[in-house]
Amino acid sequence: MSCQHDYSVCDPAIAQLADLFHLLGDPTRLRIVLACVTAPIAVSDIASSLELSSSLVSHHLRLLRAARIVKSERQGKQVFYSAADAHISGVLNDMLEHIAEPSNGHEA
Amino acid sequence: MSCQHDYSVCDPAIAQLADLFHLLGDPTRLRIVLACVTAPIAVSDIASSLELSSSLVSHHLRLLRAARIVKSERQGKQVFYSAADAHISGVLNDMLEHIAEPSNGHEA
DNA sequence: CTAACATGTGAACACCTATTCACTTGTTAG
DNA sequence: CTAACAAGTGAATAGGTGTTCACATGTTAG
Repeated sequence: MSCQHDYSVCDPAIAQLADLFHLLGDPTRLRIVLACVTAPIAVSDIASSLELSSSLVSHHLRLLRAARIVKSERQGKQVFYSAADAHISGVLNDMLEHIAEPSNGHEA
Repeated sequence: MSCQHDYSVCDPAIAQLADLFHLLGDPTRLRIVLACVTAPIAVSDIASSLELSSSLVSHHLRLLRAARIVKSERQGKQVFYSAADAHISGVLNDMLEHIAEPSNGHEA
């Protein structure tokens, strides 16, 4: 049940939507998401792979997990993070296509 | 040619990707985009519809147009803005689905 | 030309946030 | 138990940014 019609999203939904985009809007955080979207990966592996401090990665991961963009799973000392669901990778792909096609004329 | 594999996007692409998400990450700007995505709409109509100042709408519209999220078309005194391409609405839809489904287990 | 309207723009301010540092919590091994 | 490693957290700071205000630009009508 949407509020009125397709894109007339109600205010709380807009706030939530904006929050999700906002989280993906930081380059460092986006890199972390991209590192998680392929396969589950530990915090320390993200940090070393992206050349970031573990502290910084944890801070971002907390926000991403709170917004349910990523999910966590403990295995011994390490905690593995992965993309929460398929919508995330879908959004990422659509945006990459948008970048790839500067000015196309095959809409409709 | 991507840099390595699917989600190992090269750095300039990440910056561009993050920039797009960042623009959608502000609630006011997101509302403006949503107002444009349905049909072309004039700046003053966006402003009155969303109860914002024309100045503020113009500021946001400039950023959105620079990132090619929206495109502009002049008609007399007014300038009509609309979504740049189908990828934008696609991203919006995917994110809305992500919000709609809190915790689904039907992936793969 | 001038007047009125629509849009664009620059500067300033208040607010937010990404990052770092120091530290704590939790887990495994001995 | 302690030691070592992985992850999480709180505070503080530097930089970024959304908003407003005043003004400039552009367009149409007379």
